[in-house]
Amino acid sequence: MKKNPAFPTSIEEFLEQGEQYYLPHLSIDCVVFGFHDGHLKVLLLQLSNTNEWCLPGGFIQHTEPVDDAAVRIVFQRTGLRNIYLRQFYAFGDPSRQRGKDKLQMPKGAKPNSWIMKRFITIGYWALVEFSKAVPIPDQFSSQCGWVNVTKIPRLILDHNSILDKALQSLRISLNDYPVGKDLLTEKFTMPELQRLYETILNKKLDRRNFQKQILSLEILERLKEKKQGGAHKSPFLYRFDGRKYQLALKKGLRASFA
Amino acid sequence: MKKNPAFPTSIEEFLEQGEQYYLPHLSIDCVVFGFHDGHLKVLLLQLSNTNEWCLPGGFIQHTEPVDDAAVRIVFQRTGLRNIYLRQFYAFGDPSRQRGKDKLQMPKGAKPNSWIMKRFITIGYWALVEFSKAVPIPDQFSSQCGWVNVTKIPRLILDHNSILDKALQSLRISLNDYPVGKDLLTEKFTMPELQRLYETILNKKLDRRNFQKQILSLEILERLKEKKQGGAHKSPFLYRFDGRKYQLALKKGLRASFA
DNA sequence: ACAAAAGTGTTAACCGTACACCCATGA
DNA sequence: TCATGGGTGTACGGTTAACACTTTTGT
Repeated sequence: MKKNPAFPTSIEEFLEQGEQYYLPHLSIDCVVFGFHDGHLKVLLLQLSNTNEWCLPGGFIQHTEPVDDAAVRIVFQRTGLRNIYLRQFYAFGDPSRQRGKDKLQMPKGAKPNSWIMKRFITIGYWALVEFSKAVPIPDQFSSQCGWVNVTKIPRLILDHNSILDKALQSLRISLNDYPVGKDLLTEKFTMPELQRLYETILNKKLDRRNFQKQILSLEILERLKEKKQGGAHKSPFLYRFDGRKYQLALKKGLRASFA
Repeated sequence: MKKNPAFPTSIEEFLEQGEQYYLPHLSIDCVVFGFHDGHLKVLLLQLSNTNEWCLPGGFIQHTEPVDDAAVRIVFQRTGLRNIYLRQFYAFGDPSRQRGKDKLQMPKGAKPNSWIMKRFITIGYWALVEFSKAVPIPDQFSSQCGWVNVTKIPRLILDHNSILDKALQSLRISLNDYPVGKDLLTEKFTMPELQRLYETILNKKLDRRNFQKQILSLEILERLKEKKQGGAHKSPFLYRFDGRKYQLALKKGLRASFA
């Protein structure tokens, strides 16, 4: 066995020697959600060799906790740390294999290379603040960017179903996790928060009832300032109250969006 | 590489050559729930060499869907097929490794044998009809039997937390899956069903409200017969109405137990 | 006859939903 | 001044939670 640095130093070494660094047959795929301009978006990569789209993903180092691997992967694609991540499902069909999807790795990954084998992938979704994220392609991709969840193209392998399942999981999570803190800027208006929930749930909500539901969680702080500049009446700005927020999370909150 | 039959033919071959048959670093652990005598129980194994307790588990064959592997594992430990199974979480801490828990495989598994490596395990819970299950130890265990969930001993590795998380997941699932069909005998009384829910939720429920909630799902059929023999007033027998049951599951039912 | 368990119905509290009015702002 | 969006409050209806009485059965 050859010398074993912490990370592969080239694509070639990665393809040839990946098993030295990573657990074989195992990957992580991340559905990174962002919210911008009234739309829910996810981070997608476009592969350099085939122009196909896929979810950002990666592998698990031999002594690395799986959760840490997910954190690392999101960091590598967005430059962001301290991200809210949730594991939602492990996908284990034997057809999850690059060869079966007519996918080839670039520049001659050997057909029996570790990366062409069957992979079981653990799905995580992540919430990031759109404006702070800097999408960075990985070594196999020509671009990394935000795509509106309503306009997802065909993705490789079973990545479309992974994305679907992530979205389902996110919807359910609205009831025990107030996603606004992670997806919006520090200060935001009630209509903005509502729009966020509406795009996640893909349905219209009543303005007044929404406000009551959210405020009843008692995790928001209304600021004196109002949002200036928009047409029409200026909405108040809100911010999550750090202390109350942590307390509520610890106690476990329960909303009922559906 | 040697000849590759479908399964290892001995414990020795299993320990030495397991990677020929199974995906390395990956396992499945199953929390098999049963209900008997008014108590919620889980299937546990006692290891022959150390007398420690653990959850029934197993490995994934190279071309086997993960879900199928879980089905196979439950079948091997209970003799039952067509079991309701749900994947609930993947546990991926690097300390999940037999060496780190002072665990040795019997009869000289080599320290660097595949089975001593780090494992990521995918957790499933299963619901089985207690009276039909025939607990069968695996090749490493001296016994396989039912243990009351309130009396779980210390288990190997992180199996205690796996069990906890399975129970949490089961509780949440009460709201979209009527577990009674799988856990009770074909005919059962309303008090029995209530007791089942109470032990899962670990709280008392109101008799009358419980009955209303359950009946409002419209998946039960009340039989003319009553349960004879008990002291006190004879309760009616119920049975799940196969057609209505399937329909309700397809439409997606929604209760609110908590 | 009595205790214990089971069947059934009623009421009050709460919550989700629907809805109306007023106000601020830029065009 | 008008259209649009935002802030606020109320009333209805359905669901959940609390609760009481009667019936059956074995002792």
